[in-house]
Amino acid sequence: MLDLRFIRNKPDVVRAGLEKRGAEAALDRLLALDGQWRAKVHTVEQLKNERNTVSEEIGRLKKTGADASQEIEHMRIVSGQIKAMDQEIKTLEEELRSLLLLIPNIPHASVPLGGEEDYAVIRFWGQPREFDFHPKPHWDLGVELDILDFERAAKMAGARFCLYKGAGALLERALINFMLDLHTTEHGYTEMLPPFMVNADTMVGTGQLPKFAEDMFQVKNNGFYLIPTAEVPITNVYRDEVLSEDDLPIYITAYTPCFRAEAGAHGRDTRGLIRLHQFNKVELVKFVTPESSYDELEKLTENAERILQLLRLPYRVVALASADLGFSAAKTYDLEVWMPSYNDYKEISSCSNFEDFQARRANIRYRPADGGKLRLVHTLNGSGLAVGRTVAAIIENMQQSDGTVVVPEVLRPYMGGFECIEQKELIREA
RNA sequence: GGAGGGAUACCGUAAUUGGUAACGGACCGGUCUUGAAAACCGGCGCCCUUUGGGCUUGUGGGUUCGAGUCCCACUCCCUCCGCCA
Repeated sequence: MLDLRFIRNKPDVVRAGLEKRGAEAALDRLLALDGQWRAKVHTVEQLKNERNTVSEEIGRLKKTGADASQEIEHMRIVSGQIKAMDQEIKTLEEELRSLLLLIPNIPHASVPLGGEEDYAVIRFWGQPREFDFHPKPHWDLGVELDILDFERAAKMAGARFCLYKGAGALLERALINFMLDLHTTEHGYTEMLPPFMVNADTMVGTGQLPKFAEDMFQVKNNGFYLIPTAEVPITNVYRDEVLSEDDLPIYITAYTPCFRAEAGAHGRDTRGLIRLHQFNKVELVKFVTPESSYDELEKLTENAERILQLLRLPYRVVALASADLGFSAAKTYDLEVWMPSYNDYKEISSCSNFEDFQARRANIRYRPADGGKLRLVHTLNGSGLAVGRTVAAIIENMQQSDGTVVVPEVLRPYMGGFECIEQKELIREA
C-alpha cells in the first residue's frame, strides 16, 4: 500500500511510477474521494469539539443541580448530525482503502524500464554443460528412475501434482534440510515453521488480497487460505507490532509447502515439476531499516545464489523490468537456473525489496534508536530456493548417459551417503 | 462442543452511582555535570486544513448530552470438563 499522503502530495510522481509498470489505477477517483473525505472530517470534527465541550458543561451543571435540559436537547441534535456524518465518512474511508489496496508498488529508480523481455542480466555463474548425448527432461528421466510419478499423483489429486518416491522423496527432503542448515548456520537466519493456512488479514498484509484471490486456494468450511509462499505467514509474524531498532535487521528462513491455483497459467509448463499446485520452498524473509534495504536485497540474493553454487548448478541473475514486477515489489532479482529441457534459464528464485509497501499494509513499525516517531520497516524476501525446481535442475544437469543422476556432493551427507540415483532395477538391487 | 475468567498506549498496571483514560517502567530529548548516575522538565499510538482540534481502552453495533464503565454480536487468549494425533 502506498502512503495516502504521498499520493495526495505527489500525484505526478505516483502516476509516473504506475506508468512504468503499465498499471492503471483509479488515481483521479482516489484523489477526489480524498478531498471529500478531508472536507467532511474537518466539519464533523468541529461538531465533535462542540459536543465534547458542551457535554462537559452538562456534567458540571448536573453536579450543581442546575437545569441542563436546553443543552441536552441541543446536543441531541448535534449528536444525530455527527452520527450521520460519521457514517458518510466511514463509507468514503472504505472506498478509499479498497482503491488504495489495489494500487501496486512503485518501481525503484534502478529498475530497468520495460516488460517481460526487458530484464537486465546482472551476472552469470557457471557454464551450461555440453552434453555428448541427448539429455532427457526431468519428467521423463524422473519417471524412468521411478522417483517421480505424475500419473498416480493425477489419480489421487489431479493435474499439476507430483508424487515423489524413494530417492526422489529423499532428494527433496535432503534439499530442504541442506538449504535450511546453510541459511541458519552460515547466513544468520532464524528458522521458523509457520502455519500453512492463514486468515484473510494476513493475505492482505503481504498483498495477495484483495486483488489476487483467484490465484489461491481457500478452505471451504472456515475461510482459511492455503499459503502460496512462506513469505505470507513469515512477513506477518510482526503484523501490528512495534519493533525496536535494536531488533533490526531480522532474518527468518522457513520451509513450507506452497499452494497455487495457477488460474491464468493454462498450457504453460504443463510437464514436470516446474509449475505445480503444490510445491516445497525454503524462503528467506528480512525486516530491516529503510536505509539498509537495498544493501540487504543484494545480500539476500547472494544467500540464495550460494545454494546454487554449492549444488554446482549454472545460473544467471536478472533484474526484472518495471512492468514485470510483482504487485508488491519495488525491485526484484530473479535467479534463473540452467534447465537443459528448456534449453534456457528458468526462474528458481525471486528476491525482492518491498520497501514499506507490505509494512504499511501489515502495520509493522519500529521505534528508531534516536527516539523519533515510529517508522515503517522495510520487508524483503526471496526463495532460497524453490525445492521442486531444484530437484528438476539436479536431475537434468547431473544426468549421465546411462540414465543415472549424480547426487551433488553437498547433499550426500543428507542422503545417507547416496552418490548416484540409479535406474529402477539398480535401485531395487541395491 | 460445554462452563468460567480475561483483552487498556512499547511493557506493566489503575479508573466510585456513566462525567471525557491516572500511574509506574522502558526509550528519546532538555536542564544540571568534566563525564555518567540521580533529580527535574518535556516527549514517547493515529488523523486533519497542526499556535488548534479530532480519534484511540480486542473488533463491530446499540443505549445516552456524554461509555473503559451499561446492552447485543463477534475475535483471540487463559482455566476446567468432554473429545482427539
